[in-house]
Amino acid sequence: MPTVRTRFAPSPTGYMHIGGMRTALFNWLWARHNGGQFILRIDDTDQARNQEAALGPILRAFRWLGLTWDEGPEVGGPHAPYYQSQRGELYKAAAARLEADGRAYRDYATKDEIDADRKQADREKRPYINIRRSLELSDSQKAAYAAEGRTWVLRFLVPRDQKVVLHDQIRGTVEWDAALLPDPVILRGDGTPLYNFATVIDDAGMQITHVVRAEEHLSNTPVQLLLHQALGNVLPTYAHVPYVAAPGSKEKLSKRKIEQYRNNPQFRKMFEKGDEVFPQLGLTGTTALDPVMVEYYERIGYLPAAVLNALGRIGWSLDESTEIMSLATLIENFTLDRVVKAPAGFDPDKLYSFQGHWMKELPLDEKLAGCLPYLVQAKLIIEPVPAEMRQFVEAVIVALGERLKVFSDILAAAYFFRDDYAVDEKNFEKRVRKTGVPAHLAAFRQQLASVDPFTVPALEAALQAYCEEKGEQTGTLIHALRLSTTGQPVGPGVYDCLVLLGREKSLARIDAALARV
RNA sequence: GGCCCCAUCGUCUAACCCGGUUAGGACACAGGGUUUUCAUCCCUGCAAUGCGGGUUCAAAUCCCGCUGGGGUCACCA
Repeated sequence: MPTVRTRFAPSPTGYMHIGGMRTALFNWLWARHNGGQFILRIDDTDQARNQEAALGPILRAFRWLGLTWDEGPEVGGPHAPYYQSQRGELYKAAAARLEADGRAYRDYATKDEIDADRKQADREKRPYINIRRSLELSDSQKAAYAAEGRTWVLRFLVPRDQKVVLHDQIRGTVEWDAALLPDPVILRGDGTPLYNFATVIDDAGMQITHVVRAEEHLSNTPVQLLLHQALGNVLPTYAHVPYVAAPGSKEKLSKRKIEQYRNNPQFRKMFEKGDEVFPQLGLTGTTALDPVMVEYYERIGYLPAAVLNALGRIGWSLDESTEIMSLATLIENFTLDRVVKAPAGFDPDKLYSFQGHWMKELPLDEKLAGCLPYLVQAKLIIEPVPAEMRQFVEAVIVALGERLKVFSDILAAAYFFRDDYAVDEKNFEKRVRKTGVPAHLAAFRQQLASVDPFTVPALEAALQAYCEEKGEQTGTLIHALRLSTTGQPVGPGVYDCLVLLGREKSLARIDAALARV
């Protein structure tokens, strides 16, 4: 058995699609599971755009998730270059070989001609295939075309007398009638290759053993199989995984439909989180992040472990009950035969639940390291962060406990870092501006001034003693205290809040709250 | 429309290959308990084999048809 080699071949689009990431993960997992290699190859046969900028976010996503590539951009490898735009000679040579063998032909047909043929086929309700008029051309006609500078494309001559059979690792045996396949263009008028052709050359040249890709490529497969056959290549094993669908649907998750997704009930919360967080980070306008992009989750403060776990469970399962899986568990157990055939909807709720789990597992120092950049970027603290501030942030994180689901949740505790924090007016009305409450608050405030030490147990004892003496519910004061010192109806334990704020600031905030009653 | 793929709770899935389970788990949702907030945690509940034939003692499971959903039909990838 040769070493397993898989590849992921993104086109530099300027962002990494979450569905594409899942496909990449499956490739990566299969390679790692077998101790093989994972290759990153850039499909930029069509690009005239700024490649560096468009590729950056894609590599960033792989790095963020920790999916290393053995060969590809930046790391090179024995089959370099890994950019299709730099492999032109290889394609031209292969194309020339096909042409010499009579397996490809120069097609002089114009766009209009082909369009007309297509319409005609449509009218006659028969499938369109090329009429191949160029094959009939005499040498003098060809010479005449050449003289007038007429361009041609190179088409693969589909052998129409056979059936193409694919033994797909996931879908089983799929069969096509080659007689129904149009002759694909393999070289454009300018001599550059098309995806379908370049892929075949590269998969063979880079000795890819397993082509694991999304099922939308299934219909490209017969042509690729024929091309491999014509070139005398050893066939790779194919595995077409289902595409990732929009939440709650069977439709392919697509960036073009992003505006529709805002109204998707399962997606809505994810959009809202971004709307809430990104402005605070100064990430607006041109950055245009959305939940189809991997970067969206990174920026909100999701953990790679959570995203990986969620992606690994879309269309794949380990057994009848395992849900929580680390990357190591995924590597150990991943096999293609357990990939589900039906498309699966991306489930933001489930991702959030995985996130809760992995965040809970994260050591405190890593939580701190994850949260600090958010506070800095939101200008709640300044860099370099002094040691005392780091300690303070750490204490806030401890107080937040499992309320901190994603790193950006630290921003909800902004009131620990600034005095002009937002006040929830509705709850202030309900918990503070209420008969009898201001008086109790004022009275307890006096006790607060002398509670010593200013610690959670001491504060709790003081409050309980006060309430017992006055015959008041502790909840009354707890809520009033929380609203007046943090402005929020929810948050860490109120004694934790007071201690974190410190005596001085607590008293000042209570005074301010009393003043605005 | 042609070609191709797919079909179990609202969602992600297990069981299907090698027919016999009270059709299991998780998320979400609902209710209860703990925490005088919220989050966590614990318990309980809700909830599925698209339809029709066939094979068989027995079908989610095998076969056929239908219906439904989806993908793809470029000098895009």
